[in-house]
Amino acid sequence: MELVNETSTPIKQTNFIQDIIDEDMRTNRFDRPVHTRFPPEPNGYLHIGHAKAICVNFGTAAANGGLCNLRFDDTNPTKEDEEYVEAIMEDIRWLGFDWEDRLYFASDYFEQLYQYAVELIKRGKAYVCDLTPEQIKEYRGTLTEPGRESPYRNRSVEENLDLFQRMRNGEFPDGSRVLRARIDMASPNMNMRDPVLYRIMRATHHRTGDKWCIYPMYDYAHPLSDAIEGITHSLCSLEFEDHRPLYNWILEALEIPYPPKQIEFARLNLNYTIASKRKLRRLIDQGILAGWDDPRLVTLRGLRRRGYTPESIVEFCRLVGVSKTNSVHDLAMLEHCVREDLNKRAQRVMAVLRPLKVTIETYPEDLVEEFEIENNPEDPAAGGRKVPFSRVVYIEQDDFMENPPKKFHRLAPGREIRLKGAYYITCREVIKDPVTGEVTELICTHDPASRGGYTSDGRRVLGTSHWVSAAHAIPAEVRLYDKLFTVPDPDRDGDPGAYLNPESMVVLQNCLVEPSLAAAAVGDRFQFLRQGYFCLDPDTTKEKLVFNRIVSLKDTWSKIQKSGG
RNA sequence: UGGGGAGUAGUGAAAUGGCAUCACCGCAGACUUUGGAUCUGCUUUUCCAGGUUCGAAUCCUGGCUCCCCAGCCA
Repeated sequence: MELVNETSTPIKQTNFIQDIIDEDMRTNRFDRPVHTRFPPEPNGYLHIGHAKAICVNFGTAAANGGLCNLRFDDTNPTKEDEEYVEAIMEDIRWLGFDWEDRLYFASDYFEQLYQYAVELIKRGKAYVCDLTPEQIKEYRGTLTEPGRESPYRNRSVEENLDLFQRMRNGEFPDGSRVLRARIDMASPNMNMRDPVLYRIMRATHHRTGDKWCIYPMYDYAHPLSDAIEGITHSLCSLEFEDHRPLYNWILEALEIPYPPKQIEFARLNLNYTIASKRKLRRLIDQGILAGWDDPRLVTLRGLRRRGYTPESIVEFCRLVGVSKTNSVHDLAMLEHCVREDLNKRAQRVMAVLRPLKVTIETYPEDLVEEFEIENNPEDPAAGGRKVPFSRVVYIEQDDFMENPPKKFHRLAPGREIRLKGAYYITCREVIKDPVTGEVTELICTHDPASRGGYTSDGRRVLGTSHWVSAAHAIPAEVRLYDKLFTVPDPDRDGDPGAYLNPESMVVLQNCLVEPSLAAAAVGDRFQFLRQGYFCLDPDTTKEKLVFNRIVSLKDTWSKIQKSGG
């Protein structure tokens, strides 16, 4: 019998889009099942905001037994590139979505789109306009004043047909003429003031090469691309709300049967981040960011390299919901999602980020014991592993305090704590650098009766520390990532560079990790006990492991410290 | 000041005339061989003013605030 994977079972979410779909299905608005599309322009890398759009489009289709296409909206060759096509497909697959054989390009429809435009002209609904870009702008009017009609608005069908054909033939220079819809220059909706449908632009298209010198505009190509693919619900973001009358006008003017319906929802915004490609590119160019896959970025590539699981991102998108409210979500919610996911799945290991030497003087010099430690207390099936222990170990510098405050639960002079899975140790002597006064080593004793980390006398210890055996530990570099910006709205005055967090990446070179990590592969994720979740970075070499901190564990102690406790 | 949208807890999301609910965040406690996880509890919400109604987040009227639109970008 086949197991049903709950997470892969589409669950119908109640949101306003689903309500509309339910109503459309009830009234037989369409002659076909629900069909959506995700329509990226191949002009950049996908980010967390796109992930929401992907989840909404693929998710809505799946929840209704329908299909979702991947369509590249490539109608502007000056801004688009094949490089992004591949990258975008890779990112969508990584998120876990599958468009099967339904990969489309708006550019595949250029000929059909052209023929539709000819039809529009024949119906008197489009005309060739010779106004310059500046004049078009002038004639368009303003938000409060109506526009004026172009002097070319009433050309004959024959003349328009001839001119449009010659635009296609390349008889006119770039920008000299456009094809415009003949709608209403006095419309209060600027989009309806005879919008441009086609422009002359000699640019090599990444797919059609130099075949065309006229290219359709988004407002014209999109509704028709939807219609050609049989899309029922064309889901897009809020700023296209006042384009909807134009979307519908195009479909009506061409009498498209069962026309697709555009529905707008709020895009995903995250605090402490920026989405502006231009501003991010500047930070990359300045060398502040390592590239589009910098682990501090919320690009899908950045999140992937950081170590985020695709499942946690999809879950995040599910949790934020779908509505029409302009909103900014908490980064903490995203972090919650990846913690929740990794808590269930990530193997636990011990890693000491800032090592402090501990010599256990009562422990035999040449003895090495191996302790079996559980891999994941959340998942007994994950089993355990052997971790070697010896006379000299390293613990975290933060796990020792010479003069501990009341609530400090770890090692201090004279105190006994547990080394996870090994022994209780008691601090007998503190060795300091005679010059700096810095604590360089602790001399401890151990209780042989506490083997494995507990005693039969029921005695309690204050706390448990993680450790690595000096003789067995592997050196590693650990990159501690944090928020890229120090304020929730880094673009508040247009220059996010002014709010960079100087601690967004702290590189620790002298970390020591337990020997089992020698077998780790790039991309593997672990919980470093008591510290957080970490992912092996591609910068790893034979000589050196490099880990990225995905997210810290929730840390009650640091809160106590901050609050002055 | 034209048009299109949106206002529910700190952040988001439900409630479709009938007890304002959920998640995250925050706070407190229990438990803990991770100061993790888990469990328990708590604080904080319907933009405003009228009206309809036995009853309004929801319907009506008026106002306020915020977002988007004047690319041959998408």
